[in-house]
Amino acid sequence: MGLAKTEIFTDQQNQIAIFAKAFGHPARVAILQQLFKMDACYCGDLVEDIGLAQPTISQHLKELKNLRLVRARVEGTSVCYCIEKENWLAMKKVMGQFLDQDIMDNTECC
Amino acid sequence: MGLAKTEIFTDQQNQIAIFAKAFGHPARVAILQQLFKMDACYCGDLVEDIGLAQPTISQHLKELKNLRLVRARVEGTSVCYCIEKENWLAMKKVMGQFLDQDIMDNTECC
DNA sequence: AAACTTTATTGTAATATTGCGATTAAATAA
DNA sequence: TTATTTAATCGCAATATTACAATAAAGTTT
Repeated sequence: MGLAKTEIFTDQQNQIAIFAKAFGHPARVAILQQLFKMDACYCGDLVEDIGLAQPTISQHLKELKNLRLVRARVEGTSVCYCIEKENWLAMKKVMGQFLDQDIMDNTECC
Repeated sequence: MGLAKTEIFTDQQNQIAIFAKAFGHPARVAILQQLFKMDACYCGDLVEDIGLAQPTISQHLKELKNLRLVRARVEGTSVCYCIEKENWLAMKKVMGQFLDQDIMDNTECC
């Protein structure tokens, strides 16, 4: 149905999936990398750097903003975007619990 | 178009997005957690534990298998699934380079 | 005010994803 | 051989995602 049955999963599992989904498109990966790399993080710069249309970049930025991975500051007619670092760290904690399962694990099944 | 323009991104960016997309559904998160936790990793057990229909679980397993995060071993009429640990580690390296950008970063933009 | 700049929003087309019933495939048991 | 068991595949319906042209919104410049 195109609709995930989130109600049968734990909050943690849904959290992980929500963050992972945000990174599941190369444009959003590129935006975040650019925001980490540069301090010239105007929307227009991102449009130029990445090479997708302005509405497309705006849409991707909106998703990242909704997840609070990114913050926007209006500056005249421009908008300056940057990483919201506290939430980036919180996200890393959640993802780390998932990705580092192997450290806890010592079973040998197949 | 529902189709990502992968050709304008780097291989690394696309790799990150491909792995992240695999974790972008709570069922796949749950499957991987279960495989780490248990050694009873038969497909039927996963169907019971997770509570989605058998074809749905099979489909999610297929995606994880295609990414080589999971391996299948046929055992009679059953199929035993488990984490493919070398590739899990390789995935972690790729994702780590992305998630740990903040460590390298010291800009203060907004 | 009028023109301009920059970004967000709207609307839409194309494609992808999710979920599952029905069926098939393949091995085992009777 | 004929059930039976287990999992994969097919086909479909519902929903989500991606991309962008057109437009709106909001500030700036002239």
